[in-house]
Amino acid sequence: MNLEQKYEALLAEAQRRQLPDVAGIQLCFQTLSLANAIDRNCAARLAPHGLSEGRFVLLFLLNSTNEGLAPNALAKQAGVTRATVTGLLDGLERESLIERLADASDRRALRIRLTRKGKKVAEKVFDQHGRWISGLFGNLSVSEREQLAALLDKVTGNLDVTTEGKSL
Amino acid sequence: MNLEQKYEALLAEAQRRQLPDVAGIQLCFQTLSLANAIDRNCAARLAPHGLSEGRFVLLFLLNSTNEGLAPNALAKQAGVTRATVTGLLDGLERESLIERLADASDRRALRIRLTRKGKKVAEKVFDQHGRWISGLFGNLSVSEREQLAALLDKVTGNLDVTTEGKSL
DNA sequence: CCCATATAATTAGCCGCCATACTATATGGC
DNA sequence: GCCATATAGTATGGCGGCTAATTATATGGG
Repeated sequence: MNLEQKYEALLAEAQRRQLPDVAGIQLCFQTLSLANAIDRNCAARLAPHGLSEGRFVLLFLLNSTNEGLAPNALAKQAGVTRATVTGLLDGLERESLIERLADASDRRALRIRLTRKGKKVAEKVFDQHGRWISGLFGNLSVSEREQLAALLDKVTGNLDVTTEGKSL
Repeated sequence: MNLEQKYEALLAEAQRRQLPDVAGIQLCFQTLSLANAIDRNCAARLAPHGLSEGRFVLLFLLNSTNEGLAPNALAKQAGVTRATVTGLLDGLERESLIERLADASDRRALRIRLTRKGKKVAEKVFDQHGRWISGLFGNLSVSEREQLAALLDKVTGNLDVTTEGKSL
């Protein structure tokens, strides 16, 4: 089953208290544990390249345009705040993976562009990463995938919409 | 489908590049998006009580013992480092939910105990939280749950064990 | 008995995320 | 043309996680 430590403890307590639907709780913890494990795994794979998941997303967003993007646009596409983008760009700039260029037509704005090194790293990591992620769910059959997708969707519907909206 | 912004972007790029098994990648992102949504939802529910998920776990661990626990033990059971526990305890102490007591037999050690307020909050939040979590997966039938659990397990097996070990 | 080593908690410093507040610049209405 | 308002990027400070270093105390071997 492989739950994280904290969830084992929470689950045991839920059982002790005879909460309704302990099985559902367990399933929730299983889902969260899997996602956390994937995230940790992902972070460990990116770290050797000087990347975090956040930095990686920016790098790849930049890699898919030729003329560069404004921090503004990066924030929107990455689903984080502009302030967070500033921090991530600081890191990427320190590693010489991106450069901040002044925007010719708007003196408030910047254009972020990959350096040659940045492009190289982006290509390399994107490929490697894609193969890794594919592998994660690669041993599921087509029907298993459909099942899983449908089940996850069904659960997603139960979430509180008010908080979900924040991610947009 | 409801993927997070960043995953939409990554997925589009994966398609553009015709990576193998885009469907698997999509499934991965769906899983991660669901987990993140649950986490955000959880955080939003705990925040009004002055709690984060980390603080909540400690609170509940403390609530299930009468004599209190050492930070040491809390770290092990919560699956985080002692340093992190120190920080979480600082927050809980600021909110007067716990108190740090000297250990009689070992002058290096502490015994962390819930205050009356802490006990009250713990009980209240634990109940509320349990019901919420149950609800999340509550609309799945028994066979759907079994399916989901089996599928998640199957995916978990694909993860890199070396990095997973960190959580223990 | 003393000293090396282990352990308990904390501190300091880094990262990534957030919200909020600030500065500089655009832009639209009058 | 000017001023209110909006927008771009950043600074600040908080949170929670980490590692590594520090300080205090136990403990075991010689």
